[in-house]
Amino acid sequence: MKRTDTSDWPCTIARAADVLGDHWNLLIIRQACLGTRRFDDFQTALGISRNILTQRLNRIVEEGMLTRVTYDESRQRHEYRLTDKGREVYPILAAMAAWGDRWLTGPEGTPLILHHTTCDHDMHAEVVCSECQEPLHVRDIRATPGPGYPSS
Amino acid sequence: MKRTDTSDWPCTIARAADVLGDHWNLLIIRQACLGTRRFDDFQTALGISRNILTQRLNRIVEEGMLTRVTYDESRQRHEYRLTDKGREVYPILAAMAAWGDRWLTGPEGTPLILHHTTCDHDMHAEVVCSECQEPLHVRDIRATPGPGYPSS
DNA sequence: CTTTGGGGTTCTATATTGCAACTCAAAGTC
DNA sequence: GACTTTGAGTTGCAATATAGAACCCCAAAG
Repeated sequence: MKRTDTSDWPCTIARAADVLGDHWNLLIIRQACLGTRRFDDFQTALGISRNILTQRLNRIVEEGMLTRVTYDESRQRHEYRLTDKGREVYPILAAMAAWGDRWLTGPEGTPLILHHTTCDHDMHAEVVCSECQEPLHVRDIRATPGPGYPSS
Repeated sequence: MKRTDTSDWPCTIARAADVLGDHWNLLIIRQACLGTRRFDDFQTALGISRNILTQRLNRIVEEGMLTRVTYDESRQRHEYRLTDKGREVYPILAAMAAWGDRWLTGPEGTPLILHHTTCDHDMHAEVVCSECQEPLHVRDIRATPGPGYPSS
């Protein structure tokens, strides 16, 4: 059966999950953030099969997170570049990496160290409140219907 | 074909994506964050079919993000409660919600407003550097192999 | 003694994956 | 000029996953 489409639910998490709730999509965007741009490079880096990669790239391009840029007119070669929308997925990935480091790594430690060039420190991502800058916890949040909540 | 298992890749994003890169898992955890605890409540809130819900709950319990707590000995009734590991997924969801609000909502605006009770403001999540507290951008990050990177 | 609620399992028909092998065109190589 | 590479996909299956219903078990309530 077709996987349920949650892209129009009155919940931004559900909508985001519709695109990002697919491990290949996440990994393709991660890879793009690391600088990968070509079909074959994605394929070898991720070990994904080519037909699935084609599907996913098309979906991600459709969603406007990557753009196809032709770099060789005559042979119709193109590369995939992150758009702003795609680039802004990075914080989510960074938050996932921080969570993964905390809960999914053994005693051997992180496989990847992230270095923030602007402040020149090794770091991890932290998710904070936009207003008071304090780290977020579930119990401090109340969700209420906003303007975009369906009236029906 | 079986979906590729990325839980042992030398990349925390891939590992996290293995569990979180599934829209049902994400939505179940979101729902748990909103206070849902029982099978039927998850089922009606999400409209997920019961067999899939069973599978997913088992997986999430196995992963240690929810625990099964018996609340009625005699009838073997139990509820699903978030563990710390599960609770800490919330920041990721909040980051996804912030991204979704920015890129996936039309002119009607957010369906859900988040209110931070500790500072009493409506807010959205922001992902910042743990060291300098500045918002994160892909281009400011360098990733280098850490202690847990396989030597081979 | 039938109903209701909670929490699942089983059955079945589609969909989605993944792998491998094939295509097609230009470019390099002998 | 024939042969191999490279890039970027398609196509054809077989193995799984998904969704939706229908079904099951058990205890308490009416």
